Amino acid sequence: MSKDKIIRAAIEVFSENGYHRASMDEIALRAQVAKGTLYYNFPGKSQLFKTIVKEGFEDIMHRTQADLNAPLPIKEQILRIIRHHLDLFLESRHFSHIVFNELSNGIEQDVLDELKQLRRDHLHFLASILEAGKCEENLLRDVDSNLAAASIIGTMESTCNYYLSHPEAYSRDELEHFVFTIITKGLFISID
Amino acid sequence: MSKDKIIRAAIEVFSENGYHRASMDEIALRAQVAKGTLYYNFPGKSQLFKTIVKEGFEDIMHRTQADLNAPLPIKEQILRIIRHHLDLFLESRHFSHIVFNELSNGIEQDVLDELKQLRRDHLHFLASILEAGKCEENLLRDVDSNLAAASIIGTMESTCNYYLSHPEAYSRDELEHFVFTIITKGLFISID
DNA sequence: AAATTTGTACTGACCAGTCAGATTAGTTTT
DNA sequence: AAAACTAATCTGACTGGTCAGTACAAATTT
Repeated sequence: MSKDKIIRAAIEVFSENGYHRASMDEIALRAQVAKGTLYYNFPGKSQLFKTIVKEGFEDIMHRTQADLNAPLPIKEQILRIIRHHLDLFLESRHFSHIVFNELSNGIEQDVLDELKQLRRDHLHFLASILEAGKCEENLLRDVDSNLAAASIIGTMESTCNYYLSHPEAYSRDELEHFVFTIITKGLFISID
Repeated sequence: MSKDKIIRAAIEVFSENGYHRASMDEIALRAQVAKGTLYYNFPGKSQLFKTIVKEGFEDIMHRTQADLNAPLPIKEQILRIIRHHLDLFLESRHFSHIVFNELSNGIEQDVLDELKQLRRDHLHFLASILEAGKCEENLLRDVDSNLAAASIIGTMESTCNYYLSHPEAYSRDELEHFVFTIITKGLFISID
């Protein structure tokens, strides 16, 4: 079965080039498979892309979920969410940029809608963890959990980009610590 | 001079389509100008794109700077930074997505480098405001200002996207208030 | 008269998607 | 066990379309 080879190659090529610049020829070449095989296994470029994004989201959600099964204080839960997501962002920067950001124009509307839904699902996954924590402990500020989740994702993405273009400036642990601090405690010193 | 017409049209077309899907023919059409005029005024597509991104950054930086000239408490400064940037993100979502995110592959390396530099400059602009605030008031946590600036940008982008796809859920003021709260105070209730 | 703009037509490159035929693997017949 | 058959899988040359960039003679603007 060539499907796996194709997916592996497609992840590479989409990650390196983004959706539009990734060509089916390049993916076929990289997968050591004829172009026709791509179209035998997937109806088209955008469906192939969707498959990959879907797997990306499922992977990060499963990895995170698996680590949160035991009952943990919300503080520790947030730390682990950050840790797992930083893993993804740092290990495969381009891939995760695509997964989280690239809802590229020029994809058929129905596939685009599915991609948007996947993003929403992931956001709600994080939001529901926060929401649960809000009920069980009196530690979380009463803000909208979806916005809070969006803000966590945005912070991670943006700081990872900076981190990756200044590799000498910080360690991975410092980055993790920074993200945790800024997300949980904010910029201001607590003594108001 | 057709330059202005071209730039206005190019902003529209790039914003609607992103870099790759924006075509020079479409830009010419929209600017009511012959294609040749595009190439008379700009050496090529990527230089035109660069010009626009540059103006976008300059615009937001000038608008923000102008509003911070009077000496203001850092709290107010951060609020205004957020306000101006939300203006940009909300008024021209796609344009700002391009300006802040699209460092598209498939642009000549030298132009790409210039774009990256523009992003860095903008980040340092925000970071230096935070840095100055850190010295003058004892209100800001001692974290790296560049990471802090990156985190502000990331939070704004991510929450704006969510906001824009759920237009009924919040008002613009609520969004602004949320971003300010999350950035300055974080998720946790201050009483540790 | 110099700079700018127009319009049209053209080139060369790239690329998503197609398709008729080749190959492989699995099954049935002899 | 070999031969014949079948369906799934794979191949790669080819098609049609798009688009950046060019050419240039004529018109318009400054």
